[in-house]
Amino acid sequence: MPHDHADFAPHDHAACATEAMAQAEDRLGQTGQRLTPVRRRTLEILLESPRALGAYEVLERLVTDGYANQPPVAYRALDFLVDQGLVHRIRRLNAFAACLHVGEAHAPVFLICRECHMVAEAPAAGVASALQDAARSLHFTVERSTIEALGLCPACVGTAPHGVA
Amino acid sequence: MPHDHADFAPHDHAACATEAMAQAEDRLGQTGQRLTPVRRRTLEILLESPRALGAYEVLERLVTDGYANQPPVAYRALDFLVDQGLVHRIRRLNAFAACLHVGEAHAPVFLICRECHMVAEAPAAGVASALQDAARSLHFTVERSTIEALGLCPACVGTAPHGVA
DNA sequence: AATCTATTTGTTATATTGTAACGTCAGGAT
DNA sequence: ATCCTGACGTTACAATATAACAAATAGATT
Repeated sequence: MPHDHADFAPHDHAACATEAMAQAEDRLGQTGQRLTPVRRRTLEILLESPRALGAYEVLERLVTDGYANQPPVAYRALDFLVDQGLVHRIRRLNAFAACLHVGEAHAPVFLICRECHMVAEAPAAGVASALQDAARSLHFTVERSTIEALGLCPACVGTAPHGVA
Repeated sequence: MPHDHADFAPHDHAACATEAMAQAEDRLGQTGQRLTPVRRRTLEILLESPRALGAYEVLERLVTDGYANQPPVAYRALDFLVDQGLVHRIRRLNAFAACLHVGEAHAPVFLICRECHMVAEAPAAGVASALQDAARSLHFTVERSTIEALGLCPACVGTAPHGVA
């Protein structure tokens, strides 16, 4: 099963998830943060998923692993992972996706297909620096940014009607 | 009362609101869309506000004008105005702000101060084009984008502790 | 090992944000 | 006059997110 956060071309999902998990452990080890079982499982769930998942979707899956069916279970793990830069929150979808570029410069751009709902995490150096420039001209200090584009992925651009949802 | 969508420097609020309203009418006249009383009032409310407002905050104000206290009243007007490009939705805040640059090329950048919660609508040509470039390299067609930065505005950058909320 | 402390988790309850669905009404076209 | 469309009123509910506090646990300290 391919997944699609990195770009719209399928790639080796298992390898990529394994590597992301290893990077996560690395990163947490350095800062002294703990990758507890719920947190680890939450990250796995996101890595396994072909699409971004809502908090309640993550929760459903955690429940099948024996965790309580209570929103804070999912939200706490997700918030932690987001804080650590291991997971991204995709606001347009009220959803979360594992970060596939842990450690790289972080102001990722998300490309969201309105037809098939795939999400790609695109390289964004240029966008981030343009944003910095725009902010600097107003003397604004950027700490975090959310950059999301809604549109059509290569697969859907031919088949979809136009107009935006 | 200054407001702050345009940038962090205060400016003539009333004049700016009046002009924005005139632009809105223009624009709607051209496309045959109707600026009904609720819609007009909703836009006014946002133009009058010094900060972005949540849908339920807009609703509260509409209620004092005699409208029913029902979410769809606000959401319908807001969704309409967003579709017309007269209002922007700020996802990080689950809030809405009147557009102050109606008609200009539209992929506005929002700078959100985490201390004082002011929101500035910044010029964004560079950011938008960088985003287009990034998307094009993945053969993705951008239809709409959300570009938001969280950080500190000039007034708060000196006084605020660091760390992100 | 026992204790202390800070972090994490379990749990209950509730707040906030957003929609579906359906009937009614007003305005313009035929 | 009738029909049609888009807007509005209204009820109900769905989906998303957080507050608050008690219990447990890990790691540090003695």
